[in-house]
Amino acid sequence: MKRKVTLKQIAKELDVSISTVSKSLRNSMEISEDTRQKVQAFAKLYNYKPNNIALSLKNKKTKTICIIIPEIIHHFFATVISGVEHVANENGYNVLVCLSDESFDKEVINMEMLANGSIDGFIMSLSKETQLKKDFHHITEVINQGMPVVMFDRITNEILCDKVIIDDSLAAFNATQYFIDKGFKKIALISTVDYVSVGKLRTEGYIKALKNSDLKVDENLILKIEDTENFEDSIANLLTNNEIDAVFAVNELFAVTAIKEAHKLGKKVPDDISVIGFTDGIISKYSSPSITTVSQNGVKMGGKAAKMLIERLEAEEEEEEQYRTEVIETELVERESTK
Amino acid sequence: MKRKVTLKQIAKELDVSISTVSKSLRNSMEISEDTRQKVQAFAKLYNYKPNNIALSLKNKKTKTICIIIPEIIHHFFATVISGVEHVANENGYNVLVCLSDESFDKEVINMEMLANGSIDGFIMSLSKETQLKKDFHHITEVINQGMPVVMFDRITNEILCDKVIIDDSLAAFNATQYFIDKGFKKIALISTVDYVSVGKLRTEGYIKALKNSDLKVDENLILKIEDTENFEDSIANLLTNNEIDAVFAVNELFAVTAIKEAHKLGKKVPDDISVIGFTDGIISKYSSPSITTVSQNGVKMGGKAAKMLIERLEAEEEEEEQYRTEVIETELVERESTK
DNA sequence: CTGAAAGCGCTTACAG
DNA sequence: CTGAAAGCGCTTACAG
Repeated sequence: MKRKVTLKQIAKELDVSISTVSKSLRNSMEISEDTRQKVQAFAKLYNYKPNNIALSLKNKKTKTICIIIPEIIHHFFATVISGVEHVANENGYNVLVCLSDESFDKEVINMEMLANGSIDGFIMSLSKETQLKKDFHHITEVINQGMPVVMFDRITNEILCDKVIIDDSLAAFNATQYFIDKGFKKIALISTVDYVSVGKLRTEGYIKALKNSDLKVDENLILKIEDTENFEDSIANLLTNNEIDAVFAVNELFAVTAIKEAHKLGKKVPDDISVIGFTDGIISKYSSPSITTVSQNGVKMGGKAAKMLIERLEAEEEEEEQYRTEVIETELVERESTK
Repeated sequence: MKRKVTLKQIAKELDVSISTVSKSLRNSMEISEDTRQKVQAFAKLYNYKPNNIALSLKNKKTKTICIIIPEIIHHFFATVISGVEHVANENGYNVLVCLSDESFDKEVINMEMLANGSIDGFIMSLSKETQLKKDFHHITEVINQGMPVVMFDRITNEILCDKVIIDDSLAAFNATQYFIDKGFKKIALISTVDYVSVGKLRTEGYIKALKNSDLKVDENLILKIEDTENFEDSIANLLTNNEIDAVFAVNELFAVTAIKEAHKLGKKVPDDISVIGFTDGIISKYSSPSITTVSQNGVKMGGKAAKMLIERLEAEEEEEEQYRTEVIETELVERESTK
């Protein structure tokens, strides 16, 4: 086992100073052609690579960014990571992935642990618990220390920073309008509880569309799901107890479950009930019938977030404090679950 | 904006030496109760946190491990990351995620870039291209430098290191046997090309099961898919040109596509054709009919891999060179696509 | 053209 | 009980 070779060792072997080796390897004009050649050849032979940690300490930057997400198993978040990765790599950055597991504490611990020099900046989507508590001190603190943060998807207006979002309300409005245009009157909504920012916004869009067309907003047709497990029964109830033409669900899981429950009740999708979901993931694509959905391009969101973060990192120190919010367009992908 | 406070600054403020501050914060008995109290109070007030990079340089370890995977969008790999994350976090490690995108070059670049002090060890699953080229020099090199590597899922026997796998051949054997026990004779296989290690092993298990029951191995019933796009037609052909009772697919995507194509051809699953997939992911669970599948617990595999890596990192330096290969059990999860 | 020195932020063996 | 010094691996302004 040959340990990593350092400048010091090379210097010793070649009987020159460490400075000379360092400068030679960086091709400094200060050093004679001759010495440079010699040092470079030797370094190559021993496969010298500078120690990243030493460089980080010296330069006060690590070329590493961290993305904190609630869950990696959600297809959407996986696509975001993918987008972040690619843009980061193109720019010579590495990506540290942290999972908050929807827990406030884990989010705080992760941020505090990494804010001490380990990384250059954060990209994050808030955990449910954080959104519920509305406690964002950990984020403010990091920003105050001069470390840039870019939020995406699950954001808060209480923090000033760069953000990447979709227009959740508008997307929901459009999906609902799509149903209205088809002549449906009994349009149900399956959403999350209101403290989840995107759930709330999507609910607003749905209501706005109904009102806009002078349709009655029937509270019985609005289901807000708290628990991510065992929500099948709630959905079955919704479908059983109401005459429903169409269902708009704020995520894939709710959409596919609505279809399954409808089938169990002997209702056909899309013949008896049309269904639109949210997030164009793997489920929407491969379920039978495949699901019409609001596509939310995670790769693009992640890429954009990474780009914004890196731009800020590489901007001339403390330039303007102009924070931007980028809105990624969504579109309705029509598949088999609507007609 | 208040910048991070350092030992130096605290020392200056309190008019003591840096050593005294450092020792006080580490609660060294060398320092008087009095001074310790004072320093600790001050540090707390200014929210001092030691700089991780400086510690890494000093300690020659970063408490960061890297996982290199071909693709994050595959549900299986996302679950592995999740498993790695949790075990790593419990042990105070962070996780850097790198994507090879199935490319040999990206795999090499990532490893070389990180092997210089940035991380303490690797967990990896080979890219397709690496498996095809059979060039593992980048991995050997890293191991020779004394950096531990744990391989999982897509591994190679040409590298000596810790490994976490499932018994792909046995799992495929069992799945095939399940069909045989039901009395099916015309059992098709949808696999990947042979250079993908797990595809090959699963194919072997399938063949073994057939031979074991004196069933003819019909090459026409074995489809090996190279391209991950546009394989629908190949599957449709397979189903059209042969009388098939059952299909064993080596991944979810092939399984769900087989079902879709069967339906298009007017064949019902499971009434006309039974289907078993591989990897118990989101597709298998939510497709209609839901898919009977060989479950391959990614969370467990990732957790195990992380555990092995961390144990090696924390073992008394160069202990025994005893490499272990852990086999994670699989099971057949019965759902609606078989009868 | 080459090298000694200082410094990034920390720890720790050693002196006093 | 406190502090100066050396060191982790590197870079760079400065001297010679």
